[in-house]
Amino acid sequence: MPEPRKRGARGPAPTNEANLRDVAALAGVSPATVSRVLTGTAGVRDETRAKVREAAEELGYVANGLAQAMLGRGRRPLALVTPALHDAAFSELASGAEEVATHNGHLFLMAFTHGDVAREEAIIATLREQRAAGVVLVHAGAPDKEADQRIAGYLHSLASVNATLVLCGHPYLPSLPSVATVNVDQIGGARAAVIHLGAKGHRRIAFLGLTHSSAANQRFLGYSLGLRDAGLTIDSSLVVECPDETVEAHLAALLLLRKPDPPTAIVCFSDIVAVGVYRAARDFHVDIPGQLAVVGFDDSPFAADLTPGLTSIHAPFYDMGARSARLALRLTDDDTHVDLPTELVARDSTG
Amino acid sequence: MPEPRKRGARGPAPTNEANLRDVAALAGVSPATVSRVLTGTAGVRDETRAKVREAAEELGYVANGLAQAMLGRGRRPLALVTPALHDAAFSELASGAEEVATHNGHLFLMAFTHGDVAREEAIIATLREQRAAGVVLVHAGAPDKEADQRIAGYLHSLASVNATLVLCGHPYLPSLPSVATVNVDQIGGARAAVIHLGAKGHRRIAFLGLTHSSAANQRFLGYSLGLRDAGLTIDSSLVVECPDETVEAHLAALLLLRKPDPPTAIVCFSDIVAVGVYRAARDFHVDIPGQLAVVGFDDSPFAADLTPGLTSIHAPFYDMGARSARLALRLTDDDTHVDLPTELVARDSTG
DNA sequence: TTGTAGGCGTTATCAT
DNA sequence: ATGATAACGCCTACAA
Repeated sequence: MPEPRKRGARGPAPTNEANLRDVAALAGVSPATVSRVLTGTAGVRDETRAKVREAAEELGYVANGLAQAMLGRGRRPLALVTPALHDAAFSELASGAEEVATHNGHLFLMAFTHGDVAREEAIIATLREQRAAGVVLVHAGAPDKEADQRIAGYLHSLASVNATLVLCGHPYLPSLPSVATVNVDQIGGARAAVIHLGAKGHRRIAFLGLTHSSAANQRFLGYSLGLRDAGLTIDSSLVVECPDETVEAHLAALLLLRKPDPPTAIVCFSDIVAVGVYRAARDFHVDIPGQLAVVGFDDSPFAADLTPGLTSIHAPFYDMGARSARLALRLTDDDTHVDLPTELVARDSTG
Repeated sequence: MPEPRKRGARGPAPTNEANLRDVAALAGVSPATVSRVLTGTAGVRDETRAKVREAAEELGYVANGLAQAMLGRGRRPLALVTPALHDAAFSELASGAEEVATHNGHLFLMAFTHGDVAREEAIIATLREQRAAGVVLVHAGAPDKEADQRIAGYLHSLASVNATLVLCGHPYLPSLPSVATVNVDQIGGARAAVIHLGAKGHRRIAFLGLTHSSAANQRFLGYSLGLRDAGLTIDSSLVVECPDETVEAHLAALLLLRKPDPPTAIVCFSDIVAVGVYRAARDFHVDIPGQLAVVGFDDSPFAADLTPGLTSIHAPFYDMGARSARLALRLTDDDTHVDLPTELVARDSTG
């Protein structure tokens, strides 16, 4: 008579890895005791403890973190969602976030949107399913109604699985006061750049780079305010938009320098853009800073080593990442709307 | 008569999030049916399907990815373990790995060792518990017996939970033929650098930078081979070790240039080191390339924009990350020992 | 100090 | 086409 098919042959196939029960069987104790030994809960007799340890060792037992996570035990991961990593600033930001996550026993997830909204949404959905503890979103899109609504959607959907959303590099969002924001004072930085140039006597100060992303909006606003401070007005012919890439910035800068009445100074969206300006200046044998002053943004590691050294706005990106992570993981009660200071680092490109 | 305490009041507190049963209850069907609708398995009547969808929507139901993962369903994450992110090369590598992971529906985990062995071990242990699908390890330590044993240990422990280990930036490991390795031809790159310099008539060619990491070993070996190719021999006074940081490289380069019989060319471990050499040359008013030729490694984005443009060894780091990820996720049957080509990019720093 | 017995949320099998 | 149910690996309230 064939043995009747084991009654409980349903559900998923069992894995081949050793589990708690296997360890218990080998040690001759109950699974509960093994659990107690491994988690360090309650009192277990030393002798028993040793037996269990030995059995676990022998079987090469590894606790299944997924099962633990499902029980609410185990730490949920922190996720950083960012356009890309093509910039030293993002790397530092990521480093800061990773440090906080790892140091507190969380896994660190990373995902790139490449500026694609659909991708961003897909990522958030996945993170929701995976029950991330928190999401740090470096949102780079244009800050319009639509974007605000999208963010509101993220906030809701993440909240529904008890995950925190932190907006990084984004200014305080009046329409969404409950979203934590961590930013650096990009407005103040760009403003300081213009004031710095104004003090050197420049009156035709251009702005080159992105103008329609969240960061760009702030930097452009700072530029405008700085002009006002310096007693100047915006000349729209001196505001040129280009992507945040050296090659494109180079082309745009050529146009700017070829104008009949070219600027004597350029405030760049980023150091990457500033490098494009350097290239254009070299093409036309325009002397920096003699005929053209240049200010970058981000104070990349290489800024000091360009010729001439690039004046740039330094911002604490590592800190920004770290503080975002702390907020996302609810490790802090600090203000949920952080604005870190930026600082102008004057070098030779502004004389 | 007080209702008897619910029998099954044990275990963890129930969560407040809607689960499959809630959806089933609201839709008036069984949990199994809900599962079928959501996973798209088997046939479900359109009417029922609609009811379920509606109920799920209304409750804001989000599948619990952890529970799915526990059943062997759902995709396990890919992890990149790397010393840090302080270098454009690592960022590219990470981008490549992330792209492959995300594109194939895997989460992308990242963790930094900061060159600390204990941390590396802790990270691997965690990844094991979390049942990562694969681990791409950028191992930066010295390649000695001890390191090989550590890696063997990782391989075993990861294999025990069915996870793949891929060594990235590491040459083929004869003692561990079963570990997949993805590398760029660092030896050939450094060798080409020396040959390039030799062809320009240089005979006193120094090496500056790390010499005891995995990458350094290869680059130094390439340097040695290149000298031989050029009919030269190693002068140990021209081999100076320093960390992979511009500040330290600057100091080390000063020593090198102050020698009574200084080198006429320096092969640097990295572009970061090369920048240190530039600084030292400026300090001493040594002309590059007139009095000193310099070659970097990695071909960082800024290399072309230094003055003079820095000759450097270009390596396909994005590709390296992507291929590592593919191997780690077992998406490919390609050779498990990949060696990608490098290329010398000649600029003004070598005349 | 240790064992017993659910139950976390999901999916697969069997039965209807 | 749908429902009932066991099972994944773990943890903990309760009983002994």
